[in-house]
Amino acid sequence: MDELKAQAIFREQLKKYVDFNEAEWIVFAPYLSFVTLKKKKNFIEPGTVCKDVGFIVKGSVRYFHVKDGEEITGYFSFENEYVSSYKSFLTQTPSVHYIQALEDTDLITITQKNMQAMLANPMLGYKMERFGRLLAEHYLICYEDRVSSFITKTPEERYLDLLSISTGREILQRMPQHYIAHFLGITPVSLSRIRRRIMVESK
Amino acid sequence: MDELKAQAIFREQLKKYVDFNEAEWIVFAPYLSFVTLKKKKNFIEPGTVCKDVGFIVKGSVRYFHVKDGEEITGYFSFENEYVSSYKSFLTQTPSVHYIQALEDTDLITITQKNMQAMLANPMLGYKMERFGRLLAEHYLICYEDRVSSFITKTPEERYLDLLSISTGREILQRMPQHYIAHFLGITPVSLSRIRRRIMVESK
DNA sequence: CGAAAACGTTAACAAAAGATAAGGATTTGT
DNA sequence: ACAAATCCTTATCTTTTGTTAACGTTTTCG
Repeated sequence: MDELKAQAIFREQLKKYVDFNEAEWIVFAPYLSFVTLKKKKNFIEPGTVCKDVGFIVKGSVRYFHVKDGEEITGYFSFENEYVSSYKSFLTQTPSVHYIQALEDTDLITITQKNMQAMLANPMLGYKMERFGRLLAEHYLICYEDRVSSFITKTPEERYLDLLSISTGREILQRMPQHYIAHFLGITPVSLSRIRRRIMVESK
Repeated sequence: MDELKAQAIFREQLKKYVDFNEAEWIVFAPYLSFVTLKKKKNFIEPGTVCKDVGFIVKGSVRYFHVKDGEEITGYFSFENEYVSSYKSFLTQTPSVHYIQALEDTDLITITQKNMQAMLANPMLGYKMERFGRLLAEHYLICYEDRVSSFITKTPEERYLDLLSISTGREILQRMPQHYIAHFLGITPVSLSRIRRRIMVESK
């Protein structure tokens, strides 16, 4: 994957949020960086400030904490999604988790500094405000559903939900089961038991 | 509380996000509504589309689902905070929960229709994009922490966290304990046990 | 003011989840 | 290709939570 092709893919996906005309794109593009992350390399580590928001052109990443020496995976992002330790990026305070490439991953990234520069740029400011708004709103909606599921559902129900939605099936297919367990808020052993329970009940 | 005073309070708080000059405020203000909710009245009910985002001038609200006939409280908002079934408001799809006034509550509200009109208004569009961005980012950060706590912490740890932060103590002081239990993702009985455990251990 | 409803605690039991360890299958890396 | 590491399942035991019900207290509301 070369940088120009990555930019073209990003530009196409960006249209969901804002559509730049040629003149705007020429101003916009130099603010972008092209980054390649080898498998198992970190996009961000705890204690450091997240300087970039990334768009995944190819590959995938996982978010995880380390607690009592154990890695606890909380989230995943795939192709055509954005990736950042968003709180850290927005507030420029240290991240509390890792983000790690699950496979060789190509990203288009925007630094916080460039983001601020574009917001202050008369030619781009308006559309960048809109981009930032729609991006935050998109993740807000995901999180609202996620919090809601922790409040109102059992781990078993959360697992069944995952089976029933398309993005859930993508996660189930592409991720090892112990990542999914932590994503659901339980241990791998417990998820294995839940799966057995479901198998037996529906046999 | 009269409408003008409410608007003045809202305007002051709004400065955290955007600062309107006099000319802009004169255009902006007519898009606002002033709403009074009597205690126990609903701001939104499941199955209906949330048409407004509100700013709480006075009072407080709780968010809750009904599951198996039981009310499960997932969130609270207080003075100088915003309130909306945000996913429903943004996507104009039916809400899945109630939002109910915990006491007589005064709100400044903006309808989705007026929001769109302001975003399209050349005089207000830019600042409204910014307002929407910063508001969404603010809630995104809250949600990120909340999801993270469900993934990495036990109910007991979440309760101790609540004791240690100022907004948590406000919740603990103002809310009945069974609301807090559901907010933490557990039953009221279980929270009572956790509290006893903590009392005994720290005696 | 007084009856009814709502609240918090506790108890007893059932169900589920956590912790630890073992074993077999699969994958990884050199 | 082979040794090491990772992964999933299963078993056992402990801890925690859920469920239901009872009881005394406090709050609400007509």
